Amino acid sequence: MDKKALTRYINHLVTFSPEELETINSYFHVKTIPKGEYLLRSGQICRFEGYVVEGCLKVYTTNSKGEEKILYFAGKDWWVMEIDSFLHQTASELNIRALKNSTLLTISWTDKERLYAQIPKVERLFRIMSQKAIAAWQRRLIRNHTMTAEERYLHFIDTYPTLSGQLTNKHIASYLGITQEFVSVIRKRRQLEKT
Amino acid sequence: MDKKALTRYINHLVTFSPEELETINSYFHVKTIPKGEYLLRSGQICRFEGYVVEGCLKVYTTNSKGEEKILYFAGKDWWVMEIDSFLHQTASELNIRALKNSTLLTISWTDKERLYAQIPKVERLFRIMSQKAIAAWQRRLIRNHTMTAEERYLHFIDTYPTLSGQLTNKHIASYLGITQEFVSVIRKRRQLEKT
DNA sequence: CAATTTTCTTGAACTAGTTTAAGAAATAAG
DNA sequence: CTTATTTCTTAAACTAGTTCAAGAAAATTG
Repeated sequence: MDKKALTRYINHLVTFSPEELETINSYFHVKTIPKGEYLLRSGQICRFEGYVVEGCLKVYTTNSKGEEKILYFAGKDWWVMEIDSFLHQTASELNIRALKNSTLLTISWTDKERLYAQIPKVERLFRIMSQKAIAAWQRRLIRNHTMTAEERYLHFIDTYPTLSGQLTNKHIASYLGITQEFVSVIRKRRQLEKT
Repeated sequence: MDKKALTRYINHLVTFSPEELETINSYFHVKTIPKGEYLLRSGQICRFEGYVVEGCLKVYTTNSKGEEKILYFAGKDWWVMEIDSFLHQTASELNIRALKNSTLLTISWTDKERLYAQIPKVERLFRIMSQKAIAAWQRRLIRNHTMTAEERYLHFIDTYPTLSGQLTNKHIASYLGITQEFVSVIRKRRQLEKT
């Protein structure tokens, strides 16, 4: 298992020396997780942060009726964790589960603190990553407040064609905050418009 | 104008020496902004990041019909900026406007880069702040997908009693992604339930 | 404090999206 | 390949929240 994708990802945001990259890589461990298995269950403490090399996972809440609401999908080159639980090392509110056989590069909370201490520039890396993430979450919230369900559906499949091709409509519906049935209606509507 | 609140805020997250705090403070400049005035208009580049000492501002989008959708309020001890525009120094999609006479401590983009270079531990500070912010945006998104308008309204006024007391129902409605009229219905409903 | 503007409330008509149900299609499992 | 399970589609009934309109209350302005 090579860590080229991770190295490329990191070096794209902050420039590190080959030695530094080597050190960073050494803290990450390969973890494979078969389709359907949990990476984290609500109630557990999220002790790792993971970079997705291959596969796809869902991060979601479950309500009292057992219905899932998907917060986000982590496909290739995404980071996955329960950030609140990881940051404070407290019980997770969310579940993380593999939608396909997946390969991650994970770093534990303690190792990450060590890495920050050893190479302070890693703070910069994660500061930049986090600020980009904030901007993305804000844009998503704005889309939820300004676009109809149909517009959000089209935006999603247009923006993430590869990812959305691997997902069921049920998953996409859950992510968009609408019902599976309504996704069917939208798809039907689109199909008729094309004629 | 003293910078005690900012110092307290910063030192609560990451410990700095008095000299470091002095240096950090020296990069921030006082800016007062009267009620109703813009701090930033969409299309402009967000060249500063601000810490709210006193007052309240709204960060919002405007659609083609001139309707506002409020992304967030920045009250006392909040940070305010258009993060995407600030980060990449590109045109802002959002507007920022004072809801009351406000006092900010602002730092320019260039000074912030200087500060990161001069005191690398500041990267850690903003890394931690940003990660907490991600968790907060995620929780807000989950609330939007799992709670009714009434539940979100009650959650908001319970969670931010001081802030919400300073806002009009119209503002709260815009923030929650519902109509002003429906807020009235919710309030009426609550009032009847109390009897 | 009088005039003007904005916000708040109320109600009736409406609609985007949900719920329920049931059959068809696709996937997964033995 | 057959059976079981999950997903997808369709349609009808429903509802949470919107839209429109108009008057009352509150806040702002001169």
